[in-house]
Amino acid sequence: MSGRVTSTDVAREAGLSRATVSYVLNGDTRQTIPEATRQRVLDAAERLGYRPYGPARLLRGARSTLVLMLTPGLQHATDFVAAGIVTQLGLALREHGLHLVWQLGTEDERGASVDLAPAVVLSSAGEEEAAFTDLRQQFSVPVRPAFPGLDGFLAGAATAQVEYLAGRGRRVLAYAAPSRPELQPTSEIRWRAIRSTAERLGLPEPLLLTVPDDRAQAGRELASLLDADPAPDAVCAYNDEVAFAVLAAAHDTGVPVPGRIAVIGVDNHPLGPLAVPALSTVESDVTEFVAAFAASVAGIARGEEGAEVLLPERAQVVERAST
Amino acid sequence: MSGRVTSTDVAREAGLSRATVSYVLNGDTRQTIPEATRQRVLDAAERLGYRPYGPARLLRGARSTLVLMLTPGLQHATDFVAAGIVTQLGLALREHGLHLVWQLGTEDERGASVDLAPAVVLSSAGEEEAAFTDLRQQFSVPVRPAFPGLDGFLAGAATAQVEYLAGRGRRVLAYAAPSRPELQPTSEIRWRAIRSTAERLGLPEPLLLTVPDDRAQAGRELASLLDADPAPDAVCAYNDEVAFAVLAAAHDTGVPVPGRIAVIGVDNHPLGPLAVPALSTVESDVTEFVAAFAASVAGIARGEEGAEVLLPERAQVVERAST
DNA sequence: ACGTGCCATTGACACGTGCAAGTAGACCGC
DNA sequence: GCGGTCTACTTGCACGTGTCAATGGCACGT
Repeated sequence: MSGRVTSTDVAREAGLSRATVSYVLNGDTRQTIPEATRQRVLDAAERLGYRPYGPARLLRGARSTLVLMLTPGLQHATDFVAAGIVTQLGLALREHGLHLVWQLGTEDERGASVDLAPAVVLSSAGEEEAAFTDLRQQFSVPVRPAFPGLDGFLAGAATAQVEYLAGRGRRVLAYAAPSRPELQPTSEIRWRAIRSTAERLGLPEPLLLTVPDDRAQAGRELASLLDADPAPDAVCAYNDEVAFAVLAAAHDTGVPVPGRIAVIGVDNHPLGPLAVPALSTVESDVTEFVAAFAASVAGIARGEEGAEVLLPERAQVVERAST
Repeated sequence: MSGRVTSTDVAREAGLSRATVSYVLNGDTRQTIPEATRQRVLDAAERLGYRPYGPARLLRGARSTLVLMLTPGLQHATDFVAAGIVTQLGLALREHGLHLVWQLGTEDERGASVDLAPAVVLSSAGEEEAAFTDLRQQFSVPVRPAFPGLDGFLAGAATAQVEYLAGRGRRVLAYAAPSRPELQPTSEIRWRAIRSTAERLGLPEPLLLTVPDDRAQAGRELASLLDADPAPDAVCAYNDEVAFAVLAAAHDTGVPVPGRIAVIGVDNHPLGPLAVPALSTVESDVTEFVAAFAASVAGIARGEEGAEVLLPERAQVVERAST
């Protein structure tokens, strides 16, 4: 490379050795450096616009400040809850002097990680043990799940939905599942939590409604669901997007909400308050988790074991007009 | 570090020199290597699980494959259109052997970039010239705008809204602006485009409606807007989220859509089809842009100048029930 | 027998950094 | 006057990699 300013340049400019420059710039307390010399170095560095070259630093053995987050199958634009968590985590990690880097991961994570040399890798693929160990040996760097305790997190929201609806006197529940196949695994978790909570509370077996993408079709399916005996009086949706579809179907077919059925979603989507009627939902406070998780990751980056931190299972209901 | 497998280890394992190992692993065509030796190296590397150490490579002068995207003020969860573009760009760059890394940027971009040593930096702060040159000297790496031609892109959508509504016979337009202060600059661009297009088409001066967060309040403001003389018969919203707010306000106050006013948004939000009534919107096809931009960035990463590529100005209307 | 050309392989350097170990001079106590 | 301590530096190594230039062996033509 042509134009890189190195610490040798700074040393020459200041009329000192490279070691002295390094000591000053890194604030080494074990050395005694007179203020005059210190200023000479600082001035020279400033004048030349010196920036230490990361790769050389790492090569020398410095610990990387990078945390690499890999979320295969999760597009940035898609899951705004995950995106929110990642955003918050990035801020929290910065407090610990770490830098979160979110890579759009498909299969070829190797390439980036070679250049990145991160201190820690957080992978959402880590849930399945096979892919997990595969990653471990690919990186020779600590690999941890990106969303620890995700199953409990997902189930907790569904549990909160059912408990809330039961508390409001609803008895016959339906679960509105998404049709997209890639969501099937997480939907399955919600569905199980809804059934077991219903059973625990002594409610009849919940019904299942897979909501198609087509709006008119969704209306027909909702109508036929309401013909069941006993007819459902409440719908727990997989998330707020599915809940929007249910609300649209109800509106189109003239089903009063919450008069005939109550509808509740999950995630507290920003558009929820603007639905017709305004959508009740369920939300988990992740600020505590994010702070603890960031601290744990920082520990791992320093070579420690890192406490196990899990996403919250408890979820709060945000009550609006649809229930 | 203790456990790192280096090419020296591989060489020892294979009973060859490090140079030979390097030639084999990098597929250097200028060397003649007998198949037997080649296999010996490959086997040894495989057996030891060798992965080249990126920082050392970079130090030696290799070009980084990383493209760093900095979007201060843009949270991952917030702007799903930008997120979609970034997602697509990441995929496209991979075709060129580059890896896009999206950093949640606030002010402290330095830290990460030191560790990252990217080949190119794409910054959305680049629009203002001051911050731009500041970044340039911070990185000593090519810095380019993350969303080139953004102003034209934003204005184009607004122009398409007005042209479409005029074509459908609407004459008195209102612009629904967001209330969030950080959106004011971009909103201003849309607003200007709407007024100038209306003027060009011979429509009366459009009205301005700043949509408050509170739903009831929004209803009142819409009602009073409709009292104007001449009364508006169409609303161009800043984006689909604002359009949702307008639809909610119209529904709450009993204003028929599209009977009395037509409503059109921007962005083709995934929930748009589920609005009441389904939301018409405007969408720009960015696939062509993304492909060209990725190629340009790849050129810059190779040290070339890089062709100037701009976001599309043309936008297509997605017609639904609200117009 | 000997230069010539080819093949397979290797020794050595450079990249920029952090830091351990060394050194030259000044000052001090006896 | 001499060993010892302190200050203010510098010399030099190591990190892991890619690659130039050199080397030694072998076959071939004369």
